[in-house]
Parts: sequence; structure tokens; C-alpha cells
Amino acid sequence: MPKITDAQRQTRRQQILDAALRCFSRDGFHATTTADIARESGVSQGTLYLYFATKEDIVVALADDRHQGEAFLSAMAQSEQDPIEGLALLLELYGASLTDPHRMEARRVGIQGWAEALRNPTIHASVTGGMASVRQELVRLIERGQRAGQIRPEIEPDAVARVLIATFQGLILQVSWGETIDLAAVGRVMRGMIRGALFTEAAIAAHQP
Amino acid sequence: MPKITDAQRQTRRQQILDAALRCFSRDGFHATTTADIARESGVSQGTLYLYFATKEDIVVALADDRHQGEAFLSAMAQSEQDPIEGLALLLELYGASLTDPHRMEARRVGIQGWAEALRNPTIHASVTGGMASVRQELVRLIERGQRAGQIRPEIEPDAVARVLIATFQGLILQVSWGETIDLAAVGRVMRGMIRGALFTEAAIAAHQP
Amino acid sequence: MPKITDAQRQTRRQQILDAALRCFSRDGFHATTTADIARESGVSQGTLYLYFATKEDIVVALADDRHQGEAFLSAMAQSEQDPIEGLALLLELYGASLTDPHRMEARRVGIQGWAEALRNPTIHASVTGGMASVRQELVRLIERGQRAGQIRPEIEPDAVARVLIATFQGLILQVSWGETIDLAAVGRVMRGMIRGALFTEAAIAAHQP
Amino acid sequence: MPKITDAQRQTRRQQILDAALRCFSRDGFHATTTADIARESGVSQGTLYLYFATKEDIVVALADDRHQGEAFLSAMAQSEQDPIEGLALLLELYGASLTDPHRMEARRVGIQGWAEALRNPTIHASVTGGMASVRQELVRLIERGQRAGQIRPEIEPDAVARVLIATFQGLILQVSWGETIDLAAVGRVMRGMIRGALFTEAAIAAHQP
DNA sequence: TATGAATGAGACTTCATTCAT
DNA sequence: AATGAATGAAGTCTCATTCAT
Repeated sequence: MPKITDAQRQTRRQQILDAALRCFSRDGFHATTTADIARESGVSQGTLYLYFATKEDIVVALADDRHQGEAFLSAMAQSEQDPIEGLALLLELYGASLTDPHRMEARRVGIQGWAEALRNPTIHASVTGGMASVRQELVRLIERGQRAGQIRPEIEPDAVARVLIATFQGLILQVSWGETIDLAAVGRVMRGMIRGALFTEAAIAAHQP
Repeated sequence: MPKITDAQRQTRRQQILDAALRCFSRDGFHATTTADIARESGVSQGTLYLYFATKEDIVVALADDRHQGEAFLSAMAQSEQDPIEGLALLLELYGASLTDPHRMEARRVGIQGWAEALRNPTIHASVTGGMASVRQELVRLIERGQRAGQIRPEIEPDAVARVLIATFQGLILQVSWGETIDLAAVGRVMRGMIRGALFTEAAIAAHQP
Repeated sequence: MPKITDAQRQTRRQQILDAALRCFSRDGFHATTTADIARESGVSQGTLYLYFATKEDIVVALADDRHQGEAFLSAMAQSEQDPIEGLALLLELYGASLTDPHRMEARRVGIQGWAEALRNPTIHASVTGGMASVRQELVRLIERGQRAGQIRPEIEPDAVARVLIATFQGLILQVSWGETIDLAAVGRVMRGMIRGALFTEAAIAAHQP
Repeated sequence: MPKITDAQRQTRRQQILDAALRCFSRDGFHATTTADIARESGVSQGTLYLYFATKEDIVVALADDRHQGEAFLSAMAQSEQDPIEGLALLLELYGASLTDPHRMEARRVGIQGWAEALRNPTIHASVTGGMASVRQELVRLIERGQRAGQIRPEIEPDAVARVLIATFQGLILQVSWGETIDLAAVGRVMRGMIRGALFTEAAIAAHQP
């Protein structure tokens, strides 16, 4: 029975997605042909269509790749102890991921997904859905901070979350365009902003030393 | 061969660019055909090629449209008096432009330009060039604030400028995706961050009442 | 203004249809490629699509070609004088068209249309519509003959019309398959059947000499 | 390698042919894929090719299915007694088969075979061969009638046979297109034509009461 | 200058057939 | 014998660009 196992099937599928990611990162969604993806993944064009119904399905599958924010989500969820530590961790993780060469292709493809999301409902849902998860987690973190007296009570958690996410989105753009950025300095600025805008005097004093 | 005046030529050209902007905003660069642009602009397909050498030239011409940041640049340049007022003005102007319905198409096309800039050198130059102008103006503003003792001396102006720009870029994305954003709250958060991270005690005190 | 006139457009369209007819007759609808039609008609593949939206549209346009029964219809309609002459004329016209080499391609394509009509609603409508016109004309002819006392009153005009049409359809099949048919003898048989089954004694007597 | 018996092999083969008939009747030869046939017959695509070398072979095998005219042939051959009875039987059998719902699929596929016969030599041979058998049998019947003085001597048997077959072919078309036909009336017309054109006065008198 | 018909390269997708298991 | 995953050739259609008028 030459029926392949589910594992084999998943491997094959991932092999195609990996190849597509490389192609899309290099040439863009629209300039990448199905022939390109086939060649890059080492399968025939026909095989592509055993795993994905259309080229757009490949695009959507990549956009939908939830690995994007997963690391942050779990990291943030686990930083139960201290909201302030959580925010620091977030900055650290995101800052690192911003320059991780292994994620460069994902970043470039992600940016194209942002443009596609303006028109493609599936990609829109995926992009905004992913963003909503991260935002929700951030909001929880901030609210915990407020309950603990570490974050100022007048702060609006959702707006803060949106601003933080927006900043990271813009930084991903700038990094992906090859801008020379002093990310350490950017980190200092962001930490300064967070501390200055969000933290209570007590929290600052506590974390000062 | 009836020769037209330069003014007529410019009008025609702009008419095509306006039509292209509408098409690109609605359907995206790649799904928009030259036939679409011709139809939308009311000229023939052949005429398109009297004004632009290729379809890509139209894309580039739109991306290159310096109207983007012009308003800010001049506004900021003119706010010589008080850097703190200048930053406030910036937030106000940008905040307003974020939701200005007349600029919706420009925002949507701009986002696509961000994706194209990853690959197209001309568009890349245009996008990063425009960003550099704004950044430079911001840096000047901050440095003036530092010299005036309004902005903390340890602040790194370039990093701050990048962060502010990044935040606006991300907000443009979120707004364009149709997210429901409390922009007033976002404005409060951003003002809080700027005040908390940048301003000296003296400046805060001076602007308090 | 290089906009072509309607006449030029019709000529071009017909040129494509003629080429398609040759291709379809030779290779069948399904084995004929759009490249074949383009080559045969001397235009580019792209041009094909300026005149027809899809390949199927070409098939439908050919099937819909009302020239099929037109000659008969007008001939029969004009044979006002004598129904019996009208039937004789019908046999003659149809008999001649059965072997007309110029109509061979049309016959072969028509047969394919009969098969397509089983599934394609547009072609079905065209085929059965054309058949209905001829049947209606035949029915009128027979009814006139009945009123004139030339055709037996108990005859059912619609059934006769269907039988006559069916016979011609079958003969078109046999001729198109290259069967060696003594069409003169077939004509005699059909005339005999019509006379024997339809005509009154009086009519036979009147036409005998 | 488990060897199967010939009976099993034949069963399997027929199972595939039955499935193919359903598919072809529903979708046509060309729109039916080998995957469709495999699915419909419940075997794998690979297995198809253990029983038929190509898809066309399946088409040919169906066209070649001699069940088509078998019933008539044997019925006619057995009506040794009376040619006039034989013709009546023919009309009855064919008339019944025209509307037999169990044979609808066969009729629809048969019509497609008629179109294919224009091009495919094997199918052509099968179609014209089957027709020739029926024609031959009809000719024999008529000649017997002539020898018995029941059918007019001047009648040309081959032409009559062709006309009768042609009429049935045309009726199969009309029925398969879903035309609303008064088949009883059609039967009366055909019997009238046969009687009026073929039968001698004596035969008519003998069968009158 | 302006037009729009014409071009043809190339994209996506299907499907008959093969072959390792 | 049977399976079904893999293949790749080929088909339909699109669209940026050209050019005769």
C-alpha cells in the first residue's frame, strides 16, 4: 500500500511551504510562479496541486503560519510573576527576532501578507487574528500590572497594546528594508517610553537598583 | 502632429496617476491591468504608453509622490519656536491624516509600496528616502529640544525618530486593515510616552498648566 | 482612429469561425486547441479572445449558426402554392444538402453539436430550437395539405414532422460516416412513404400523370 | 502475486465499464477523467490500467458493446414466419427501447459514439458494423417479404433498411434531448409509411382484419 | 497626438499515465 | 494484483506592450 503516512504527507507539505517561503521572500507573491515553487521544492508542478488546491492556497497557508507570534504568546503567558518583567521580556524577544537571520524570510513574506490583507479576506483574517491574540495577551499583562500597582491606573491597556504592536510592525518594515538601525538604542528608547508612560513611581523605584 | 503644451501634458499625466491610485488601492498593483488604468482614466491603452514607459513606471511614479510627507515636513520645519510644540503638532497632524478619508487610497497604495520596496530598488529608494527626510527633521527637532534643555540629554535622537516613525507605520497598517481603534486613546498613550521618556522635568513643569 | 468598422469586425469573426469549423470537423471539439484555431485562422491566440470570451463560445457560436436550416425554412415557407410540391421540394433540397461537399464540415460539426447538446444547455437550446422551427414549418405544410384535401385528415402532423426530421438526421449520420448510400433509391423510398402514408387518393391521382 | 480467476477478472472489468458508462453518460467522454471512473467504479486509478491500456480503450470497449442491437437482431432473426410480423415486431421493440429508462445511459453514450465515429477508426468500425448487421437483417426480412408477395417487388431493400435505421437514429437523438414526443403517434406514422410504401395490396388485405 | 486592435510569451491548472510499495 | 502518489506535457486564458492608422 503505497499510501503515504500522515507524517510523510506533512513533511512533503512543509517542504513545499519552505520552498514557497524562499521564493516569495526573494521574488514576491506575484512574481513567483508555481514552476518556481516546484523547482525550489524539488517536486513536480503536478505534485504541488496534490497538496494545495491553488497557488493562493500556498500564500494563505504561509500567512496563516501561526508560528509567527507563538513564541511571544507563550513567553508572555508564562511570565506570570511580574508584569514588568513580562514587558521587558517582550522587548527582548521581539528585539532579537527582529534581526534573527533565520526569520528574515518570514519577515519579508509577512510584510507582503500585510499588503495582501488589504484585499484577501483569508489573509486579512489571519493577520488581524494573529495580531488580536498578541494584543489580548498584552492587555492582560498590563491589567495585571495595574492590579499589582505597578502600572498607572489611568493607562488604557488596549491603546498601549496597539501602540506597542504598531511600533514593532514599523520596526520590522525598517529592518526588512535594510535600514541601519541601532537596535540597542531603539531598545533603550522603548524601555524609556514604557517606563515613563506606564510605570508607577513605586514600580520604578522597586526596579531601579 | 498636434503638439500639446506642457501644462496639458502634466494634467493628462496626473489624470492617469489619479486613476492608477484608485485602481491600485482597490485591486492592488498586480491585479490591476493597464486596461483597468486606461478605462479608469478615460484614455486609451496606447496613450498610457505616451506618458509612462511601462506599468512599473506608473507604480514608481506613485510611490515617488512626495506629497506623502510634505505637509509634515513643512509643518515641522516651521515649528521653529518650540520643539515640544513641534512634537505635539506632529502627533496631531499624523493622527488626523491616519483617518482622513481622502488619504485612504494613498495609505492603501503606500502599504503596497512598502512590500514592493523589498524588491524594487526605485521604490525602495523612494520609500526609504521619504522616511529619511522625516527622520532627519525629527532628529533636528529633538536636538533643538536638547539644546533648549527641554529634552533629556541622554536621549538618542535617531532612535527616537525611528521609533516614532515605526509607530505611525504600524498604525497606518492597523487603520488600513479596518481595525477599530480608539485613536484618541492612542494619542494619549503616545503623548504620555513622549513626555515620560523624552521631556526633562523642567519642560514638563513648564507645559503642565 | 484605428477602430475597425463593424464590417471588418464581422469579417474577422467569420474568419475565425470558418477556421474553427475546419478544425472541429477535422479533429473534433475537444481535440482542437485554441492554438489550432489561431493557426488555422491566421490570427494570434490573443486575438481569438478579442472575438470570443472562451473556446466554448466559439463552439456555441458555430452550433448557433442559424444558416443550418435557413435554406429549407425559406424554401418551404415560399412553397405556398402546393403542399405536395412543398414536400417534394423539401426532399430535393435536403437530399442535395446531404451530399453537398461544401456542407460536409458543417454536417460533421453539427453531429458533434448533437452530442454536446446532451450536456451543454446553450447548444441544446440552439439545436432543439432549430429543429423546432423546421418542425413547425412542416406541420403548417401538412395542415395546409389537409385543409386542401391532399393529405389524409387522420394524419398527425407533428408526428409526421418528427419522423421526417429524424430520418434526415439519421441520414446525415450515415452519410457523414462515409457509408455508401444510393441516395436516389433512398429518395424514392421516402417519396413512396410520404405518398403512401400521407396523401389522399385524390391527391395521388392528381399528381400521377 | 495473487492470481485471480478469469471470472473475477471479467467481473472487475465489467464493473469498470459500468462505472464508465455512468460517467460518460453524465459528463461526456472528454469531461470524464480517469479519476472519475476510478472513483465511480470503486477501484484505484492504477487498477484501471490493469484492465485497459488507455482511457480510449474504455471508450472503445463501450462503443463495441454489442448488446446494442443484439435484442433486435435475434428477435428479427427469429421472426422467420412472417416478414410483416417481423417489421411490426421491429417497430415495437425499437419503440420500447427508445424510452426504456434502463437504456438511457446507453443511448446517451451511443450518441457520443456517433460523434466519435467520425474520427476514431475503431469506434467507426464498431458503429457502422453494428448498423450493417441490423441493415442486413432488415434486408433479408424485406427480401423474404418480396418473395412471399407481401412486399412490392420494385422496392429497394437496402434503401428501405437505411431509411428505417436513419429514422430510429433520429428518434434516439430527439428522445435523448428530452423532446416531448408522442411516441404512439410516431408509431402510427411509421406503420402507415411502411404499409403504404412497402406492402402489396394483397398483404394489406390479408392483415386488415 | 491618440487610438485600440493585435500580439505572443507565459501563468495556472488538469489529467492520462507510471511505478515503487 | 492492487494502490495511489507522483509526474510533466499540454491546454486555456491573460495582459503588458506595440504599431498602423
